[in-house]
Amino acid sequence: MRLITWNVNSLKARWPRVPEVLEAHAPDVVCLQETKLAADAFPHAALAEVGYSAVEASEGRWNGVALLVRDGLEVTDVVRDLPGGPVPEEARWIEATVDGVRVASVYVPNGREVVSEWYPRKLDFLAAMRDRLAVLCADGPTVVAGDFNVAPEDRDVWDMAAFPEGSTHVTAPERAGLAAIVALGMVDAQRAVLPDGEAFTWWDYRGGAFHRGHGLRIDLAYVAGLGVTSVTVDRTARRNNEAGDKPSDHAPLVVDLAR
DNA sequence: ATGTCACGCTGGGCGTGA
Repeated sequence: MRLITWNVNSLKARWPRVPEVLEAHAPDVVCLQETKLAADAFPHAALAEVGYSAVEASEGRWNGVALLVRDGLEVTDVVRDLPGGPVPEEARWIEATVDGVRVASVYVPNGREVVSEWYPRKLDFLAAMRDRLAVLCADGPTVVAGDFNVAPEDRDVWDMAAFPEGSTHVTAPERAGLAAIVALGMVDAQRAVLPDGEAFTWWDYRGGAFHRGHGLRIDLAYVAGLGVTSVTVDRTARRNNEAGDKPSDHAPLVVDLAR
């Protein structure tokens, strides 16, 4: 199974780039985040034209997650919203069984600042996710992929000095939230095939961050009950294309899994 | 260089979020 996770930063604004990525990689399933669409605006018909169906959890202006599934693969048992999660009004989680694998697309809350009211909610979300994944992993092959808004280790950050005390994405409690997922037996797919070195997936739009290599590894795929054969970051999708269609600030993570 | 995007509301600049 080939799986992609990609925070598109508006599916509507990113539309010309989405079929490009589908054609380039021919994934079986795509976990999207930040679709930023109402359910009735989701581009089901346009996706059908390029051979994909979708299930989505949509909110409107903010957030929004989806699973795109290649035609011919069975999709069952869709669950929208993270059971026990702290922000049920926000569209940050969708899971379904795709071709026999339980797949979840997640958009973890940003957290903003450690001193803000949003930070403890982010930690609560990570804890609820761990509890849900414990249930799913006990049931069969499981993948959770998305924008975790946490860099697992210092080497997943271009410069730790850019994240002084009070900054989110790098704190010990956030990283403990990821470690608790690993403690379930789930594997960080990218690190499984790239033990050393940096492998960023996000670069700020501002300041020429992409060109300067100022990135973070915050788009992650955790896997249980499946082997990982290859993981790549599609940096082409982070660049401007010939038609001038703008990129997301996140690059797609392309993950090949073996049963 | 906090230097960019994308959204809604409104009809183009501001507030919000990342």
